[in-house]
Amino acid sequence: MNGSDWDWDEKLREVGLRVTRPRVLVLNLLGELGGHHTAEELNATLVERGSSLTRGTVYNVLDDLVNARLAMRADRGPGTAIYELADVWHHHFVCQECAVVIDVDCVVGESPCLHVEVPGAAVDEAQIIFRGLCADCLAAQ
Amino acid sequence: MNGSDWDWDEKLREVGLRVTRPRVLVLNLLGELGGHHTAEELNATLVERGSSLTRGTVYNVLDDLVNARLAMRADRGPGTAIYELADVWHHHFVCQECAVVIDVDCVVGESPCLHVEVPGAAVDEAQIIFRGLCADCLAAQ
DNA sequence: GTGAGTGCAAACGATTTGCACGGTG
DNA sequence: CACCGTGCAAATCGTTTGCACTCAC
Repeated sequence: MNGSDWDWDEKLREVGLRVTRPRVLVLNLLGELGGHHTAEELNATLVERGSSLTRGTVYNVLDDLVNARLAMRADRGPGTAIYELADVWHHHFVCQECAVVIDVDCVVGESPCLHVEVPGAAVDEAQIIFRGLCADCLAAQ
Repeated sequence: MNGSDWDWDEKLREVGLRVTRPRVLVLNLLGELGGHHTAEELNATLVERGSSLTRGTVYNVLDDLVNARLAMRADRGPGTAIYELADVWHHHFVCQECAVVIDVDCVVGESPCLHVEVPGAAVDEAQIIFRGLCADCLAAQ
């Protein structure tokens, strides 16, 4: 899949967001890179490529995208959220030793993939973080 | 359950940590309050009660306890980790509107309560965060 | 034209760190 | 008595915010 050619313009309009350069840049980058990335990584990559955006804008854009459900945010510890496109949603395994993040397919395949009863509340998402030791760290023990 | 009277001294030694005042204070407080709390809340409560500790120490202690598996940390968003005793571990429902956190019993009841295959890795914990709207925010819509 | 979104820089707040002192084992 | 852990304060770092300007609609 070549994420760069995706029709983000239409998707943005669909959710009521204006089509702007930073938003399309971030979406294209997420699609191109695949997987999960920190705001800082995305910003750095875009700046490297000569796109002039600022950290603040990247955070704004990511926030908008998450609110619009075009992207998802996962928190993997203090101060390091990772973002990815909503259409490649899955869960994460985080190594307790080296903090590497490995994608894990949704256990059930539905969204939310787990069903719970929270009296009176509407549950519409389940985010799962698995922790343990990755293969490398296990070998290094 | 009266958490204040728990035998934390022994538990601490069991996991190879020295028995110190801040550690026992934090453990007792977690046991007494029950549920989940931020490092800041714990620190504030302890200071209010006249125990002289500092923010830094509370963070250190919580880190040690989490590493020793006496406590668990859950990340519910940028910059606000919550902590609770390991023996009352469960999952969390976070309201997307008001950010209230509601405890959710483990869906399956084992630890890890979900089993996944991560090639070569050892998965030993599954942390689940459910998101949606809590009863109050749902009613306020 | 109008308001949403950007760019920039400064503010913020949670968490971490360095170092000297004190208590535990 | 050796070291781990504390206390204190300052540094760090991800993230948020205020404001003037620009562009999408």
